[in-house]
Amino acid sequence: MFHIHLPDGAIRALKPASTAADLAASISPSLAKRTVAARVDGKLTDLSAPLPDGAAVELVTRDDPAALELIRHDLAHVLAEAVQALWPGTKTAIGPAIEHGFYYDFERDTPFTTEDLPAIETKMREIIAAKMPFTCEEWTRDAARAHFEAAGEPYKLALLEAIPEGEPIKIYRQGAWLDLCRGPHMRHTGDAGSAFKLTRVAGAYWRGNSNNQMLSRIYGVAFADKAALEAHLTMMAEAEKRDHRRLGREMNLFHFEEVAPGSVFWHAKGWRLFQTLIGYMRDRQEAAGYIEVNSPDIMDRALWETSGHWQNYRQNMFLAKTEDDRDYALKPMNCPGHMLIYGQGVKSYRDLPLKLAEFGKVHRYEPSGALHGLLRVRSFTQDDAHIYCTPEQLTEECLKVNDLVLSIYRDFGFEDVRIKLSTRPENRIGSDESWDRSEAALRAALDQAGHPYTIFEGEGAFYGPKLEYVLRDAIGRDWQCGTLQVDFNLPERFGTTYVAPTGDKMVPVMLHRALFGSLERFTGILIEHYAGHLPLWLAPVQVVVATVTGAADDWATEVAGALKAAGLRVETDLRNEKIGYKVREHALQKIPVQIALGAREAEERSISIRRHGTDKTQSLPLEEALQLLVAEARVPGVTGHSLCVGKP
RNA sequence: GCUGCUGUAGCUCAGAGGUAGAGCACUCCCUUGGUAAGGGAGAGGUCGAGAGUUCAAUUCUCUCCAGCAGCACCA
Repeated sequence: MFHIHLPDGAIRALKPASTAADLAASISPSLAKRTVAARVDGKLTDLSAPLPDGAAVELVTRDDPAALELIRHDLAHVLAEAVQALWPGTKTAIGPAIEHGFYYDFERDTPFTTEDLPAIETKMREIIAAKMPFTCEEWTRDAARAHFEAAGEPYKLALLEAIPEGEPIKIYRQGAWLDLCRGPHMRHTGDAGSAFKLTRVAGAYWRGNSNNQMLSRIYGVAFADKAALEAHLTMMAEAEKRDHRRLGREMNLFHFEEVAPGSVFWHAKGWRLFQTLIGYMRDRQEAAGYIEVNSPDIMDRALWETSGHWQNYRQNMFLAKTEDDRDYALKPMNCPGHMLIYGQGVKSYRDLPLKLAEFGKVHRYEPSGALHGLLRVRSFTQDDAHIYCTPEQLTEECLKVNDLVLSIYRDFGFEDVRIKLSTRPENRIGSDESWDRSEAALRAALDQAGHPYTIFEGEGAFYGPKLEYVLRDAIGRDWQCGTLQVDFNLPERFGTTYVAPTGDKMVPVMLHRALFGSLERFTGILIEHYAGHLPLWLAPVQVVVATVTGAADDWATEVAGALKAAGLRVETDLRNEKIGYKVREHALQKIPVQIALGAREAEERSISIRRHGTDKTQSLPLEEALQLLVAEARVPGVTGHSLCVGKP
C-alpha cells in the first residue's frame, strides 16, 4: 500500500503514483481548489508530480507564504512569454523570483524602455486570464539542445550545458510557450494572480559578470493579493520620502556639486550632526581604551608600495604627481599611516593591546555608477582604528570590538544586526597559513559571542578576512556599516615588532575596525532611519524660539539665552510673520522642539512648547522646560553629559 | 565602468527651430497676527559644457560632464 504522512501526523493511504493534487482532492474539494503546490519531504514541488511512497507531504495553498515565491516565478515565465509574443525573436536568459517580485533578462537589438511596460503588462494579464496549465516534461539533453538551437536561444543553450550530467533536464510548458526551468510551478498561469506591477527596466550582465554581454532586464513586483501589493508600493513611497538626498536638501544639511562628484559639501547644520556623531564616538572609544591620532592625507608612493596598496588598490586611488615628478597618493585607508605611528619608538608587550583611532578622511576613486548620495561617496571620514595585539589577545580583542559595536548601534535604535564573515579573496597578499589563522580568530570570537553569522567565501579584503556588521533600519532595510578585519600581513610588511617578555622581538597582530564605517554613510543612514526626525541629542537645531508678536521679542531672546547657556542648540525666529507660518516652516525643517512666545507668555514669564510630530502645545515655566530638555538632549553612552558643545 | 533615462529660476516642473514660463522660496511694502501658508509689489535663468547642422539652436545631431534606476564594484 502507498502511504503519505501529513503535517498533523496523520497517515493517508492513496493509490500508488498518486500526486499531491490527488491527495488534496482526497481530503476535500475546497482544499483541492486552493492548493497550488506541495512541499514533499521539505521540498516545494509541482502538484502534478507523482509522490514517492512514504513521503511527508504538506499541501501549499495560494495564501501560504511559500506560494509567494511560486507566484513570482510563474510571473517571470508569463513575462517572458508576453515579451516573446510581442517581440518575436527576443532572446531569453534567466528569470528568477526575487525579494518583492521577479525579473527576466532578455537580449534584444533595442533594449526595452519603460514605455514598453504597459503593453507587456497587458499581454501578461491576457496570459494569466487564459489560465494556461503549467506542465513539466523531462527532455533528453540532445532534444533540448536541438530545440533551443532551432529557437535561436543561445543563453538557454549555455544554461543547458551548465546542468551537470545525470541531472534531469526539465522543461516547463504554459500553453504553446516553454522554458528550460528547474521548477516548481503552480497549476496554471491563472494562479499567478493579478497583484503585480512591472516597475522598471535596467541593464544587467549575463551571469552577473561585467565582462559579459549586457542584457535588458525587466523588473516587476508581485504579491499574493492586491492589499500586499499596495502595502509594498506604499512602503516604496515611504522610502522615497525618507531619501536622505532629498531630506538633506530640504533640511539644509549638505549638497553635491558637479566639480566634486562623490564628495560632500556639508552645510552648517549637517556638519553639526556629523560632529555630534564624532563627539559621541570619541567618548565611547576613549572609554574603551582607544587613543586618537592623526596621519597625513597625502603620502609618497613608497609607502603605498610597502603596504601593498600600490600593487593591489591603485585603480581605486587618487594619485598626485608634483612638479618635481614625485608620486604621491591620497590615502584610501588609514592603516599605513598608523603603521608608521606605531613604528615610532620601541613597543613592549606591556603596551599591547595598543588601539590607535583616527577620524581620518580617505579618498577612493569609486566607479561613477556606484555613487549614491552620502551612502556611496569618493571621499569619506572613517571612525577608523587599528588594534595592535599579541596573537594570544586576538580573540578577546575581536570580542571587545564586537561588544562595542553592538552597544553603539543600540544607542541609535538598531537592535537587529547581522554579521557577515568574508574569507580570503583571489587577489590577496600573505601566506595561506596566516589567512588560516586570521579566519579562525574571527570565527572563534563570533562563536564565543554566540552571535549568528553568515560566511561569504572569497569576499575578504586583500590583506585579511573581515566581519561586516549589517543593521536593519526602521523600515526594514539593511545597511552595511561596521567592519572588523584581522591582518597578519601589514605588520610583517612594515617590519613592525614588540618586545616580548622573553626579550625577543615579535610581530604583533593587527585589527582594522570601523564602527560607523563611514561617517558620511552613517549620517545618510540615520537620516533615512529617522526619516529626518532626529532625536534631540542629534538634531542640529534642537529648539526654535518663535514669537507671536513683536511684544515678545525680549522674552524670546531671554529664553533662547537660557537654553543656550544650558548647552542646547537654539535658534530664535523673531520675524514679522504669523505664528502659523513660523510653526509650519520649522515643522518642515523637522525641528524637534518649538517654543512659541506671545504677550501672554512674556507677561507670565512662561513658555508654550510644541514637539515635532504633534499638534499639541504645553505651557510650562521656563525652569521646568529647561530641565526636561537638557535631560532629553543628553548624549547616550559613557559620560552621559556631553552635549558636544564647543567640541571640534 | 556597463545599459537605459534625465539635465530649463534656490526647489518642483511646463514649454517651443525665431534668444523663455508657472507655483513655492527670495527681496521690499502693508499687516502685530496665538500653533502647518495674511495681502500687495518686485527681482531672479549663458535653458549642464563644447562642437556640428541651419539664415537662426535652449529646442535637431554628436562628444563630454553630472544626476537617476539597475548591473558590476564597495564603507
